Amino acid sequence: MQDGNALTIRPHAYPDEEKSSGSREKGLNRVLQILEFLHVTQRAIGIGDLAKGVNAPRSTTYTLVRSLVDAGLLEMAGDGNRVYFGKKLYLYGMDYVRGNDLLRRGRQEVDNLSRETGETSELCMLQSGRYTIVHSSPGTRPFRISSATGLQIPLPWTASGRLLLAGYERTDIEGMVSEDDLVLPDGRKLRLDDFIADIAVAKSAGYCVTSGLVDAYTKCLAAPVFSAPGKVEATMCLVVPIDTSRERTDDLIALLRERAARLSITG
Amino acid sequence: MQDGNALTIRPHAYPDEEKSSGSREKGLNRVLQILEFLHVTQRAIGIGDLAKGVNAPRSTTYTLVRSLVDAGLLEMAGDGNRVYFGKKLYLYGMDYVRGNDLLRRGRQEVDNLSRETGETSELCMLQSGRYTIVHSSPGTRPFRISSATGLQIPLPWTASGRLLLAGYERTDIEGMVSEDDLVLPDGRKLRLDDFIADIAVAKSAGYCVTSGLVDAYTKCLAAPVFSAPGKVEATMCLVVPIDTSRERTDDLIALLRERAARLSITG
DNA sequence: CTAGATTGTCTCTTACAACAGACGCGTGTA
DNA sequence: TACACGCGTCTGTTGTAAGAGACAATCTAG
Repeated sequence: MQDGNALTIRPHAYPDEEKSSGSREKGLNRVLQILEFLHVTQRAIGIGDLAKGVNAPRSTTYTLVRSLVDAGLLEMAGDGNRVYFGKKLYLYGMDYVRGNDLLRRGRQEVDNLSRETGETSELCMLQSGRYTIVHSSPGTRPFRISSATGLQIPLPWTASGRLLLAGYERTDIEGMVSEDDLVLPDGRKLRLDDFIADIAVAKSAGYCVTSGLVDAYTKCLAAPVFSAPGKVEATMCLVVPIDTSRERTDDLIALLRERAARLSITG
Repeated sequence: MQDGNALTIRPHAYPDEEKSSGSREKGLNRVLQILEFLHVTQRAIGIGDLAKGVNAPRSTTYTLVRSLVDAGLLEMAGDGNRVYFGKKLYLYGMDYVRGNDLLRRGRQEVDNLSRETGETSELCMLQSGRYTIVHSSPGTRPFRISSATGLQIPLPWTASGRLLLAGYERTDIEGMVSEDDLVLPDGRKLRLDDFIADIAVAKSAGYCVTSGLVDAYTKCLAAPVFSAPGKVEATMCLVVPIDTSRERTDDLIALLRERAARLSITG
């Protein structure tokens, strides 16, 4: 575990909740933490470590993991005493895709877009108040920008974040954005008011571009996907080198907006 | 709900367990039943109906659903008071795919195969003792054979089932196959001994063909995917019209076996 | 309008699940 | 050999979550 000691789960990441691991935790919550922990570790893990990771008693963890393995939500990994996600979760995930037109078509469009442009393309959504990359397609550049699907990134770091929050009130936004979220990876601190202003601009422009926010070498182009007039359900975005020419950037934005509009439910 | 009244969940489908809905059920089990119920219904459902469906108290169901929705495993469906699978399950499912070479490559191969042959192609696995279609690709025939991903079908009804059980002892097989499973859709009853004999034949042949088992119009060609020498981890199969010529069938089997072998880990 | 069904919330009780901790086992290492 | 460590299982105890049921609000029908 080279990177793995700071991986403590904050159960819901909402500002109000406290507990995290008060003495006697409900089994279901423990399970939710286990799943989330596996999601961030992205690899099979021993049950003992898992117990440590979610800060749960060993005995409890064994019991829960057994249940989950029996149910097929988790599977014992090849070498024997490690667990990871199981087939059942895959099947449920496919059910979700099947029942969700937007996601199904969005994945398609993202794949098309990255194939046509050669750039990394992503479909992003709000996931319980956090920005989430729901699907991404790598593009053909030699140095592909790594951004794992399901990764959760602070909203203010992204162009998509500015679009996704378009419909929300200031108070809602304050609830979703912590102080930490306003600190960019390079250490710069964003002012909340500036961020909210960005959101308004992005909303009226119908797209958003950010340069060098997440890292110094890329800029991020995003366009909104609407589920109803005014309601931003998702965004499509392109991650391009920061020195992409003005002209090409404009072309890409136009293309992106067209595709995002095609995805939108113009009810 | 045209088809939906016999949808009572048998929690694990193992022959030994009894309970199902003894007085005070553990919350986690209820959750597992809820997920499974949603999986078989394949649509959003009201919480009241959900409680009925899994035979759980209404109050409990409300509490659990709330937890699951907060966690993102479930989502309230568009119209307001229905629930279905949520984004989190999709993300976990993608994690599973990412961590599972066989599945990732298998999906690819299946898609290729159905594109090349025009026939419906599937990747199948054992899922806690039951036959499961893990991925399927429709093919180009006018009347596509419907077979939802994640569908669980009795092992004896399928060619894949005969291959998947290749490594198992008679007692194991008896544990996985109920009396009901031996009754084919058309009413014919298979003898367990015949089924076990089929398995042995399939094992030594390295492929399996069944005609008119699930329905009268198709035959099913299957080839094993090995995770270790002798250990069948999955099968690839093709569902073709029952009147497919002997010659073409042989060609398809050869192709299928080649692709399945390519998937196998020849450790 | 009333009668019945359904939905979402709340309260109180008690059966039981989460937990602490002990146990035996295999493994490494000093 | 002895010691330390991690694994997996199995107890007994007790805090608490599952459940029964009451409640108001909202539909639907007749």
